[in-house]
Amino acid sequence: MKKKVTLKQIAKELDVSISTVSKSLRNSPEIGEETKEKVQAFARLYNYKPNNIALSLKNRKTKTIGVIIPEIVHHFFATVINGIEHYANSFGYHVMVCLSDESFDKEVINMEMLAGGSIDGFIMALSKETQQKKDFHHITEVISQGMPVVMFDRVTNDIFCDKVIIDDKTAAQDAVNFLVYKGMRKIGLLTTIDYVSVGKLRTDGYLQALRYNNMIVNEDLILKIEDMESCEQQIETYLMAHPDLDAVFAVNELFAVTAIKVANKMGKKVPEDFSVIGFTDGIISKYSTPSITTVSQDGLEMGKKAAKLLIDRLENDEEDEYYTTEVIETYLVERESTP
Amino acid sequence: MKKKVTLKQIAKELDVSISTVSKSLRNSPEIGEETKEKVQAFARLYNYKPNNIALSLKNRKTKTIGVIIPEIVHHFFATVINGIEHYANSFGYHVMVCLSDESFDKEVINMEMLAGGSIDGFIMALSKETQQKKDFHHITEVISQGMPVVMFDRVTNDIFCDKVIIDDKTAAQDAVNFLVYKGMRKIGLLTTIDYVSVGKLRTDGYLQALRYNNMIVNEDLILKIEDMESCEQQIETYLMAHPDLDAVFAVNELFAVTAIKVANKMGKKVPEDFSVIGFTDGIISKYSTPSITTVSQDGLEMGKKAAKLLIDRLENDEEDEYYTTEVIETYLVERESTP
DNA sequence: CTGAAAGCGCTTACAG
DNA sequence: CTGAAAGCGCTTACAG
Repeated sequence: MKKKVTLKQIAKELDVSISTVSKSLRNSPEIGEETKEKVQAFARLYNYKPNNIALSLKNRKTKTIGVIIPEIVHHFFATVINGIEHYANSFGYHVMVCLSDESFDKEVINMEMLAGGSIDGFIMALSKETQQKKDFHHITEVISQGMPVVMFDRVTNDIFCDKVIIDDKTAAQDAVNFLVYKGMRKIGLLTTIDYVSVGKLRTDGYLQALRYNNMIVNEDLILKIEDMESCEQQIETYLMAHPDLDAVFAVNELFAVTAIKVANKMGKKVPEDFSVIGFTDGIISKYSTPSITTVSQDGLEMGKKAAKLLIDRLENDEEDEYYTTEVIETYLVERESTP
Repeated sequence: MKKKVTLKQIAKELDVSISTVSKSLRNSPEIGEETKEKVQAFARLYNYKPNNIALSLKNRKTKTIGVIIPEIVHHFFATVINGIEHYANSFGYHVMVCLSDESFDKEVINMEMLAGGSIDGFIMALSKETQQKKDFHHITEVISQGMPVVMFDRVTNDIFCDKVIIDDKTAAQDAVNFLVYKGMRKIGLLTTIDYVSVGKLRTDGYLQALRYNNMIVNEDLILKIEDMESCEQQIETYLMAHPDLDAVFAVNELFAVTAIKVANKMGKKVPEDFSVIGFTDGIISKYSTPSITTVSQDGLEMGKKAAKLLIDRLENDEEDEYYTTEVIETYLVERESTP
């Protein structure tokens, strides 16, 4: 086992000072050609690589980004990380991933751990619990220490920082308008509990679209699903109670695919008897039979934009007090679950 | 903006030495009660947190694990990361994620970057290209520097290190045996190119099962799909060419769901006319209609085991030359795509 | 052209 | 009981 070689060892071996070795390897004009070549050859031979940790300590920057998300076994979040990783990597940054599991406490602990010098800045999506508690002290804390934070998807107005979002409300509105345009009159909504910011916004979009089209809003047609486990059960009860529904708009893939499954079970054919539109263009929508018409939500782009905002801020020392909110375009991906 | 406070600042403020502050905060018996309390109170007030980077440099360990995988927008790999992250976190370790995008060069670059002191050890699955080239110098290099590596899923016999795998061959065999048991006589195989280790093993299992059941092996019934993009096209041509096929065994979810889609298009009913078994119990198999019978592959468990092997090795200084290969149990999840 | 010194933020063996 | 010193691995302003 040949341990990693350090400047000190090279210096000793070559009988020069550490400074000389360091400068030679950075090709400083201060050092004589001959010495430089000798040192460089030796370093190459021993495969010298500077120690990142020492550099981080010296430069007071780690060139790594901390990412905190609610879960990773989730197509959208995985896609966002993919975008972050690729952008970050091309700028020499690394990515540290922490999962909050939708828990406030885990989110706080993870932030504090990472904020202890391990990273230069954060990219994050809030956990459900955090959105519910509306307690953002951990984020304010980190920002006040001068560490930039970029929020995406699940954001809050209570924090001033860069953000990357989609226009959830308009996207939902467009989806519902599309159903209306296709002749649907009775349109239901499968959504989450209100404290999930995006769920709330998508619900607002649904309501707005109905009003815009002069359709009656019937609160009974809005199903708020809290527990993912019993989602099929709840959707079944709901569809039974509203047999004359023409279509549903679901705020995520899971609700959409489950709605189709339940409809099938009840003998309704999709899209002939019943239409479904989902949200987030993931793997389920694509491979489901019938495949699902859905609102695209470009996670890759969101990840890249978030990484760009963060890195731009990190590389510009001037403290810019103006924060940006990037809105990523969405569009409807028409597939088989709508006529 | 209140910058993070350091020992030095506290020392100055309180007019004691840095050593005294450090010892007080670590509650050393060396220091007088009064001083300790004073320092601790002050530290609490200013929310002092030790700098991770400085600690890493001092202790020569970063308490972070480097994970290198081919892609992250992939249910199985995301699940493995999930397992790693949770186990690692409970032992105070962080996780750095790098993507190789199935590219040899990216895998090498990422390893070298991370090996430069950023992490204590690696958990990795080989990229396709690396498996094809059979060039593992970057891994040998890192191991010879004393940095432990744990490989999972896509491993190689050419490297001595801890490994976490499933018994791909036996699992495939079991799946095919199940089809035979259900009365299928003509069973096809949808697999990948041979250099992908797991694809090869699953192919071997398929062949073994046929032989075991005294069934004729027809090479024409084995479709090796290289390009994911044209996968539907290829499967269609294949199924057209073999209209009398009773079933196919697919080595991944994507091939399985696509086979069902194509079969449907050709007017075959699944599972009445045609059965499908997939590999990897992911989201597609679960939500597809019909849902897909599949070989489970417990990514969460694999991730946890891999993290355990790595952390055990990191925490035990004694250089253990005995490497473990953990084989995770698989089983068949029966669903709707088989009778 | 080369090297000693200071410093990034911390810990710890040792001296007083 | 407290503190100066050395050291983790590096860089760089400064002296010679």
